[in-house]
Amino acid sequence: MNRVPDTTLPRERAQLIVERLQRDGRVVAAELAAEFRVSEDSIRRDLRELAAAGQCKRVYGGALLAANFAPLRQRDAEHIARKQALARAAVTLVSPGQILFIDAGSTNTQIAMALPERQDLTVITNAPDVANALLGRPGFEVLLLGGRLHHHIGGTIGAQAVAQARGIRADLCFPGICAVDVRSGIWTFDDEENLLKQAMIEASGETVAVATTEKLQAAATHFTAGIDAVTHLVTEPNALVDRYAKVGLKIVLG
Amino acid sequence: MNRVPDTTLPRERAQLIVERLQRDGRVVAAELAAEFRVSEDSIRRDLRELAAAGQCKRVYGGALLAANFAPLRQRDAEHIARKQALARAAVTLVSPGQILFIDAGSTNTQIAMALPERQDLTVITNAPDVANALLGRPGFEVLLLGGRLHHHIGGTIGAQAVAQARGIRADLCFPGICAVDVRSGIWTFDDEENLLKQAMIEASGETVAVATTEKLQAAATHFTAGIDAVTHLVTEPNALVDRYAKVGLKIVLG
DNA sequence: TTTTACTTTGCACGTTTATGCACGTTGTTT
DNA sequence: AAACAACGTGCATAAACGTGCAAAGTAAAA
Repeated sequence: MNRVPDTTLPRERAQLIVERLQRDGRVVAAELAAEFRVSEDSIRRDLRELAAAGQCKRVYGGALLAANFAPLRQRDAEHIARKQALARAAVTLVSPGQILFIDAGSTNTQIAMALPERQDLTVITNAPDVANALLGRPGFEVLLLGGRLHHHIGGTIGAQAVAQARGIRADLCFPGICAVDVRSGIWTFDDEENLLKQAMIEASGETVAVATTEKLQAAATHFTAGIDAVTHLVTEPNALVDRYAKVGLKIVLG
Repeated sequence: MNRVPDTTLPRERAQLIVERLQRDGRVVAAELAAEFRVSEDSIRRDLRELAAAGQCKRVYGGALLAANFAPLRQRDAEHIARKQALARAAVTLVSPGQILFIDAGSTNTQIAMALPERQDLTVITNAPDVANALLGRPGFEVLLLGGRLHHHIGGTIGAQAVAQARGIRADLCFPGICAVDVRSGIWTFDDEENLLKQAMIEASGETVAVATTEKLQAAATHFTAGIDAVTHLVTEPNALVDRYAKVGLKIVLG
């Protein structure tokens, strides 16, 4: 659990609440009161202000992250924790000064949040969510891929974005993973999304597949890249990873 | 904890406060007063000066690290109610089916939030915040302008974004307003930001200036557009708008 | 050295902000 | 319906704040 200064300034407290909100997607008034050592009344006042500012949505017992600020679909709190664990593992593959492609997707948004500050990283992304996660944090250069924003995907796709991506050389690529198979590789659902992922992967030295267990045996409609194009697999401890290790992938468990 | 000399020069003290600020992200007035052995009044004076110089943000009880490192997020929380009122007034100018340029800025994010759903609107923006405000809401087509993301502005700027904007025709433009003057028109602080605003305005049929009262008599460094390029002015009821009406602007009060 | 102009400081006073508590209301659970 | 937790509001208190002012300190001019 994060340390809290013994004397917390009122406005500082509000700021910390926002951070927790962005991290967990939810806050409980009673917990915050205990943590900051103030009455629940004060916490409620803070939440009221934040809600008025559109930063959160008040609910009975606490508050939830506002839909406008919420990364894609943060519905399931349990999945969030799993994705955060994967993200923490994934960012260990990143070295200072590197150039990264980060595709749209809720897992990748968590990766962006988990990236270390002040390491001179350059992030190229098609997702406003990822951009927002890095906005204002020190030590990041962010490049946004332009184009039509696809609602379901949560990022831009299309010729514009693909052309822009082709003009870049990156060290690492984190494509959003719909499905992975040991033999056939990475698959995607949407055609245009697929083209952008392919461009990203081709423009990168190494490709990291970050996938929860259920993505590992899943299937999708469009072929994105062969398994030989993937250099690392980041997944959960309970996954069957031996077969992936055998075909040359470096395994990282979150 | 760092030792402090028994006699500290005033300017030296300010410097040390900045260092603590950069290290901890926050300072408490009472702590500083004890440490430097001066009254809290003096500390407050220091903090006032530092805040005026943009080095920190004053809060009740002390100060927090300047908006340089946490730019848009904090500005978002300021004057929210006023900006929301302006936004509600601004969106009355929008008709179904229109194509809109929405520039980066905390007021414009509120405008995006206030836009009516299911009206087949197309929004072109350089701000991830604006994109996020519209993501997932029905009846919006969103186009993101690609390029390097500028932290302080909260949106992309540069040749990439300008070129993309030039290839579009829009009905309405909401440029982020730094300063407006009755005779000389719209002014902006950053050079590259300015170029993008100009491209947006030129690519639009009508231009709407949305500005709080204090922006109306303010000044900035770069000339963006003459007052004749502005078709509407959305501002607050207590503003002196007669002179703007006289030069042909349609006035909307929030 | 003395004089003068300027800066820095602490204090008094009135104002604003933050907080906790009491009390009545609303929402949730059983 | 009853029981309970969370909520909003009004209120009193204390801390922090801004301002004006006079004293103390400092630096350059006389």
